[in-house]
Amino acid sequence: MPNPSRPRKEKGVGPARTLVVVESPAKAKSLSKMLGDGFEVRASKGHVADLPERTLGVDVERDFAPTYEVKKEKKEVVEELKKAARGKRVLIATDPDREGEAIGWHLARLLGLDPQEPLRVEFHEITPKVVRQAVQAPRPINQNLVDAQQARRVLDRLLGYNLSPLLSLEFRKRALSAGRVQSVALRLVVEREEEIEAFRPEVYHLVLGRFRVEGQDVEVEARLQEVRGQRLWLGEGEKEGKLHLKEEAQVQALLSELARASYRVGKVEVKERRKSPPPPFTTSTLQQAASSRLGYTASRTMRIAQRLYEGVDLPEGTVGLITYMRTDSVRVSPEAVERAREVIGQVFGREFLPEAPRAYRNKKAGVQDAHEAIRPTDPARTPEAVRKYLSEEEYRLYDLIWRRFLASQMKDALYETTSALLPSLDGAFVFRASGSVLKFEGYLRAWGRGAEEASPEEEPPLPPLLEGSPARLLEARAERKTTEPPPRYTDATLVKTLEELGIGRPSTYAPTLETLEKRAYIRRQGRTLFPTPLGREVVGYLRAHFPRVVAYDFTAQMEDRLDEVEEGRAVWPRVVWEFYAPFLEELSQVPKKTCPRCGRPLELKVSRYGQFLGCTGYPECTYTEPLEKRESEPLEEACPKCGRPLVRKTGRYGRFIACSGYPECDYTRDEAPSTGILCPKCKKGEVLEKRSKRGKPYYRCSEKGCDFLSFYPLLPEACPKCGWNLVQKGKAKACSNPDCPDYAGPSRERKQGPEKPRDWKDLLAFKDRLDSKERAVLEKVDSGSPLTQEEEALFKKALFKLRMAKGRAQKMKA
DNA sequence: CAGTGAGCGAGCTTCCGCTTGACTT
Repeated sequence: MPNPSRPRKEKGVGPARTLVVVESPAKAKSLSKMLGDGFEVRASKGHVADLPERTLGVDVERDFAPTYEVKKEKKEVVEELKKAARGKRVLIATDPDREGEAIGWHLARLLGLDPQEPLRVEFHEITPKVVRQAVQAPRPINQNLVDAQQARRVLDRLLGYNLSPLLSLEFRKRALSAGRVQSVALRLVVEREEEIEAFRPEVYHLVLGRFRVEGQDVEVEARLQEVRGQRLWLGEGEKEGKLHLKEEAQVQALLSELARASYRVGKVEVKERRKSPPPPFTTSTLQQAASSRLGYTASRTMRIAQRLYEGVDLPEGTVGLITYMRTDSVRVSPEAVERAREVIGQVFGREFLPEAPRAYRNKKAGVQDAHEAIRPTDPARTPEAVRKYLSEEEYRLYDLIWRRFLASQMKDALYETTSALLPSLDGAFVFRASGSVLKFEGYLRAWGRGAEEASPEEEPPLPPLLEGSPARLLEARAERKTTEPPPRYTDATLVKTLEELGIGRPSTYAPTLETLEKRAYIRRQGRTLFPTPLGREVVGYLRAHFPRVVAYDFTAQMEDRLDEVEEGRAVWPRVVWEFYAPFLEELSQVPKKTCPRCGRPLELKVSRYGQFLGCTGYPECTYTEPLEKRESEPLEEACPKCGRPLVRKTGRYGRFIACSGYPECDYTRDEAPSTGILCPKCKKGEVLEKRSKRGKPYYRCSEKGCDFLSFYPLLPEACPKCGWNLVQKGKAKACSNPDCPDYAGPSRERKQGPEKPRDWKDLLAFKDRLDSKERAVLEKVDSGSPLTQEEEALFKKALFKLRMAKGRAQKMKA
C-alpha cells in the first residue's frame, strides 16, 4: 500500500536523486518523461549476469550452486549503472515477471544493494498515473521468483551443455547442439515428416446432386449425406459405422439408384452465426499472421517490429509506432481501447462499434503478462498516414498490427446460414444443401479474410425453399477424392504449436528456428520447413537415449514445478534434482565410443585448431582422431606424374582431384569442366569453367603456371587485332587479352595493381600480442629484405592479429 | 581469383532467456 500521508515530490530539486533501472532503452526514454526531475532512468538491456559461457558454471555436488558472471557485452552497462547509482536511491523496475525479477536480483547484488530492502517496483502499464503510483510502493525482491528462474536456468544449462558435446561425439560433426526447447521443436518437424512418409492416401467419393424444386422454379446443388441411415465418410474423422464410397462400381450403382428415387424438400433451417474478432497480437500470433499473410519468417517479423517499436522518424519527431513486441499477453490498456473506439467510429463508422469495449484475458497457464498486447501506440495514426515515412515491409507490418487491433474492438461479423435437407420419399437417401450470406461485415471490414481463416461460412447463398415442395434430381455425379497427408510446418504453424505446448518464450521463438537452420537440422523451401537427414538422425538419437528430455510435455512438467517454487512450496535445487537425476541415469546408459589403443572412453576435446576426439586417459594415452573425416573418392584415371590412381578430395575451398600417393606425389588438378578451348595465353592448357564462392562462373587455364583469367565465356573466334580468343560480354564481343585495346575488363589495375603501401607502423603499439617468430618477420620486412612464401603468409597473419588488437582497443576506449 | 590434402591438438562450442548493437579481414 502506498503511503498517502507523505506524497513524495521530487520535482525541481536539481540533480536526480533516484535511479530507476528498466530493461529496454525505449522504455527508459518514455518513463523518463513521465517521472520528470528527480529521477534518472536507465536501461539494463536485458540480463546483465549469467552462467559462464565456457564452463558448466553449476556445482552439481553442492546443490547446483551456480557461478554467475557479468555478461561480456554488459560490462560497460553495469559499470555505467554503478556510476549512476552512486549517492542515489535505486529503484529496480525490470519487467514484472520471473526473468525480470532475476535481472533485478542480479542488478541489486552488482550495485551493492540489499535485495530485502524495498527497491523493487512493478509497472504493468506505462502511463503517468500508474507509473507515479508504482514508484511510491517499492517492495523487496521476491526471492521465490528468482529461485524459479535459477532452477530454469540451471536445468537448461545442465541439459544443453551435456547433450551438445555428446551429439558432436556421436555424429562426428562439430558444433551440434541440443536443448529443452530446440530439440522438441526439431522433433515436431521430424515427426511430421515421418507421418507424411507413413501416410497412405485413401480414395473416397463425394456425391453431388442438382435438384429442381417444383413450383418454386429454382435449382439447388446438394451433397449426399446419408444412405439408408448411414452417414458418408468424407475423408475425415471417425470411419466407424460410416459408408465409405471407395470403389468406382459401388459409386456407379449408387448413382443409378439415386436417379430412380423421388425427392422433396425436407427440413429447412435458417440460422444466424456470429464470428468474433481475434484478440490483439501477441508475439506468437503476430509471427503467425505475418508468416501466412505476408510470407515473412519469424525473424524478419521481429526485426521489423523492433524498428517500429524503437521509433520511426515522422515530421513531429521520432515516434514509437507500436508497443513492445515480445509479449505473451492479450491485455490492452483502457486508454488504448478508448482511443481505438474513437478511431473505429471515424474510420469505419459507428455501426462497427460494440456498445461496450471488448476485454481480452489470457486464458492459458504460464502467461507472464509483463507487457501489453502488441498494438499501435496511437490507433489514430493510420497506416496510410505514416506510409510515406516507412519502408514497404514496415508499412505492411504496421498495417497488419493496426488492423488487428482495431478489429479486436469491432463488432462481430454476422452470417445467415441456410440449410435444407432433400430426402428421397422412401427415406433411403438424404441430400443436404447449404448456403451462407454475410449479413454484416463487422470486424472483417478491418481485418479482412486471410487464407488462414478460410471458413465454411463462405458459401453461395441458398434460395428460400418451402418445406414439402417436390424436388426432381436433374443430375447426380460423383467426385473422386483422396485424403491428404498432414502439411509440413511453416514458421507460423511451428511457433503456434510450440506456444500451445508451452515451449519457448516470445523472445525465443524466432531465434530457436534460426538455430535449427544454422545447425543444418532443418531447411526452408519457400515457407515450408523440412528436416534434413542430420536433423532426423539427431532426433532418432535423442528419442532413443533421452526420451524424457524430448518428451512434448517436458517443459510443461518443469513449469508446474517452477510454479511451486514461485509460490514457496518447493525449493529450487530439489526441483532441479528431480529432473536432473533421471537425465543422469539416461546419460550413463549411452553407449560410449572407446579408445582403440587402451579401451577407455573417448571424449570431445578442443584445441586451437578446433574440436577433435581424444582419449580420456590423457596424458597416459595420447590417442586422438579428427572429428570430421574427409572422404576421398577413388577415380579410374592414373596420375600423369607418377601413375598411381587419382582420387577426388574435399578441401577447404571445395572439391579437387589429387594423386592418391600424397604426400610423396603432390599432383593436383581442378575438377572444373573444360570448355574445350585452347588457352590463348600459354597454348598448352585448356580453358576451364570454374565457379566462384558465390557460384558465378569464371574461366581459367588448366596449366598450373598459367595465369590466364577471364570473367566472360570464351568464343572460338580469334580477335582480329591480337589473335587471342574473343569473349561474349553480354551482347557484345570483346577480347580476352589484357594487353589488347579491345580487352573485356575488369580494369588492368585490378588485376595487377601496384602493391599497396604497407602502412602498418601504427599497429606496432600492439606488438606484444605477437609471438617471437611473427615479430622477427616484421623486422625483416622493415629492413627491406625479400620474404619467402612462408614468411609472407606469417606476415599477413601477424598484420591481421595487430588489426584485431587495435580494433578491440578502440572499442574499449569508446 | 588464388589455395585445398594429413596431422596436430589438451581447451573455448554447446543451453535458454532477457535486451540491443555492429572496426570489415
